[in-house]
Amino acid sequence: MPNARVRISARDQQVPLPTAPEVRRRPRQSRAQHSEKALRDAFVRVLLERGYAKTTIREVASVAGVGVGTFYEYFGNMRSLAAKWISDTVKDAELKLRQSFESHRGRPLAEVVDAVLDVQVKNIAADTQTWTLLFTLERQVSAPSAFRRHYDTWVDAWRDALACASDPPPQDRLAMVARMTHAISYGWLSQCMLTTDPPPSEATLRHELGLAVHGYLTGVARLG
Amino acid sequence: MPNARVRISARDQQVPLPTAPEVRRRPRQSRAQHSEKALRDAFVRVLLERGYAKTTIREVASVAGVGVGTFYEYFGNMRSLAAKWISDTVKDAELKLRQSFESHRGRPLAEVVDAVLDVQVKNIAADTQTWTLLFTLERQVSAPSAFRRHYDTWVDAWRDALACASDPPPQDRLAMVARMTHAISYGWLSQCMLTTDPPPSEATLRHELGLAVHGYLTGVARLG
Amino acid sequence: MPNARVRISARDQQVPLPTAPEVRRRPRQSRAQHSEKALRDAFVRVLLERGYAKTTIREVASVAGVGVGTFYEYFGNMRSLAAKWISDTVKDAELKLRQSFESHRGRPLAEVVDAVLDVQVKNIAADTQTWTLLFTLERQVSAPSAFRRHYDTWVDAWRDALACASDPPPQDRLAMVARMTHAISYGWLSQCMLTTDPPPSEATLRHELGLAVHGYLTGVARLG
Amino acid sequence: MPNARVRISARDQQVPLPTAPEVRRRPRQSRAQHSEKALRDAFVRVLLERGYAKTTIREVASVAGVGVGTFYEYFGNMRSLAAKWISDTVKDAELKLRQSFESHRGRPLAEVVDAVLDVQVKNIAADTQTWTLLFTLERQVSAPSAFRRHYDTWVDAWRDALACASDPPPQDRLAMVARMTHAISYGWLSQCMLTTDPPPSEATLRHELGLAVHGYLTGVARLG
DNA sequence: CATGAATGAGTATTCATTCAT
DNA sequence: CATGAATGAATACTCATTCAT
Repeated sequence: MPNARVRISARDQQVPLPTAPEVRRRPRQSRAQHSEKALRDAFVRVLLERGYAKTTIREVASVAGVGVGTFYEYFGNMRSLAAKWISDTVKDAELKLRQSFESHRGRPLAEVVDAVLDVQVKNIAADTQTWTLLFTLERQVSAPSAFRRHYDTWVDAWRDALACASDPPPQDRLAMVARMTHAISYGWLSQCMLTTDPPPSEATLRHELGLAVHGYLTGVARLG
Repeated sequence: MPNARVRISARDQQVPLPTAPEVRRRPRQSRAQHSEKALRDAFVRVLLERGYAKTTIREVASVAGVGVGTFYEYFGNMRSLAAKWISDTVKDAELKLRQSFESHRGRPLAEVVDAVLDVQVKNIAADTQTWTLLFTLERQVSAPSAFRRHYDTWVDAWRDALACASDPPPQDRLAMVARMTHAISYGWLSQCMLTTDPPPSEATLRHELGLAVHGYLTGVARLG
Repeated sequence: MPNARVRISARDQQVPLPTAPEVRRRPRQSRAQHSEKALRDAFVRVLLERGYAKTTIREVASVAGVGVGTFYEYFGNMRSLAAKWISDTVKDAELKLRQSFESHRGRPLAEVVDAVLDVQVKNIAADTQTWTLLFTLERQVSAPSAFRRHYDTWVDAWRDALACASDPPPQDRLAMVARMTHAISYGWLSQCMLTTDPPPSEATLRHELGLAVHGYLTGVARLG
Repeated sequence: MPNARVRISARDQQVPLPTAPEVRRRPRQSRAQHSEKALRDAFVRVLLERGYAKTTIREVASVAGVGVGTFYEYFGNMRSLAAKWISDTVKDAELKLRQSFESHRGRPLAEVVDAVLDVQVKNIAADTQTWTLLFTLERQVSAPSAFRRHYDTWVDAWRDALACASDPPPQDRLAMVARMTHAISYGWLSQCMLTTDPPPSEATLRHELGLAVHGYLTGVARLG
């Protein structure tokens, strides 16, 4: 069925282009940033509706209300845009994670972990759609190396969190323990997003995750 | 050389057909099965080299040593082939998982769990590439519903495993506990495949996973 | 009309951009119109050489001197282009037919009919190749309903012609008489185009057609 | 270029005329004839449902209940089958036409003509679907020369009919008059089949056609 | 800086035709 | 003789990318 393209094309429905004379030739900076933001938002919207495989530059530009040429001004191709979006979102999340344990430095491990888990669960539960999208996209567009880099960033954050407790895991086990801790929380949250609809309540997610992470750390403490 | 079609061989290396004199109808069947199998194998090989997005029917057929028309004879399109491959592989793994705890029916939970984990780790560790591929593919080609269906199949297997122990988790917690148990083992193994190169040794994978799952189950037993 | 890409009209109706519209729009438009016209002409040329069944989009685009993508920009597929060409040509012919009897309103039937036949024969005789092509194409590409629509348009024109005479056929016979009148002229002209090479002279075509149509109308007048 | 297959594609070549059908390669007769008949019937059935453009050998064979290979045993390609069907049907009709005026030899022109028109209208009205199909097919598959040949056959038959009357048209006008006579009857009947649904009653078809043909012949007699 | 018409390489898909059984 | 699995040439169609305006 050729040409059956629905073509969302919010372009026509969207805010009229700056036809007013006074706004005409003043793209100083605000216009440029506006286009970039518009493209980014359009990307997420189209991604949600079509999935990455069917997301075309034409449609993203159209939904953003700019020409395809403008897309190329800001992003050389779809992967760049996708990578940028992922990177920004992940960086933001990692920052929150790091902030979460700063104020618990030197406190017992259990307390530090709870602080981190609280933030993690809240952050994802606050916008499950976006995170589902991100988890999926990551594997599709990221080169394996890029995925690994992001993953390691998260593992590092966990390691720093665990290390700042008054009773951290043994130094020689730290890297592996941090990796498993992240594997559990990331695995649990992402898989719940992808396989349950609606997802468990934030409380359930948090409770079960607490049991798993604390249980694991207890095991490590007792059995190495 | 433009049209230097590789076409090596699959055809030339073809094993002489075992034409048992008494079976008249066989030749066609075995030829058919040969093409189908060749396509399947070629698919996995190309997938490994190019990734799903760059896997073309032309190349799969070429590597399989058959014409493109033959591809369409057996699979209407790439998604069908991918879906079939995933489905078959997953079914096989689930079968192994189920067999693993049959012989431990009525034994303590820890023993049952260890049996399952042994098989799981061994199965995946035996062919990490294939499983990495499969994990990635699943999200790209499966409709979300199909992914969920497969996932639930695994969760169900875990539930049956946990339930057959002499000291199973409380009945009302069983579903959630099975889900988390699977999340931990699946998350740990798949993420290790995707983010570490080379992956941890089978022993390390197994040890750490044991700590996590047993730790979680202990937590469930003590705190609900 | 399947796959009629709406974009064409959308483009033409588009609101002028904020910058000096009269200078901005022109070049693009004329380029656009040039491509569309070139494709149309190329289509007819290829049709003449190859016949519809062997007319490929690639060749039409190539003959037009544009890329295949450009073809799809203006016509979603070959049928659209064919339908558009037929429709335009037929509309033009019908217009000529209608104009031909306007100036004979209220005159005797024979005079009105002669005026119409003069125009019909001249129009077709002026470009026999094109009309041969069109008659053939119509059956191949038009859905039966579209063919019928065009046909009825012509019958309607004839009915209006007959009705404007001072001595028209009886009202209750008008529709049928118009249909036969058209059947005779269309049948005669199209069949002569298709089965004689070279076709009869314009004078012969006209004379014989006059005998047939007038003879029929006389019969109607005398015998009903 | 290795794969430069010539692909002369019999389909593209002229339609080979049916050659001496009585001696096929000695097929037990009954079985062979059965397959051939089945294919022919299947062809018409599929043609009716799909139209010629979408009629595939696979489907015709499948509907006929034979293998595709068998199709090639009897007809080398679709055009041959189509040509054979057309040719046979037309020959049969022409035979009926010729028989119709044999018994009116030496009678007045009007009587001879009525006899011919009676048979023509009855023959077509008896199976409108088939004739609609045939009219359409003829232009699509026949090379122009083949169409002309069939057409001339009909014109010849009309000429013989007109000539056997006691008051035939003048000798030097005979060819042209026969041509127009056929153009009127063929045009009227075929166009009614194609553009009206349901078609006019047999009586109406016959009455109107009589007016037209007799009117024309009267005109010829009076005005040349 | 922004635009979008034009481009054509690349892909999926169809289907007439062959030939081993 | 009949069969239908295998074939691959041929074609429609998509969409990232460029560049004249």
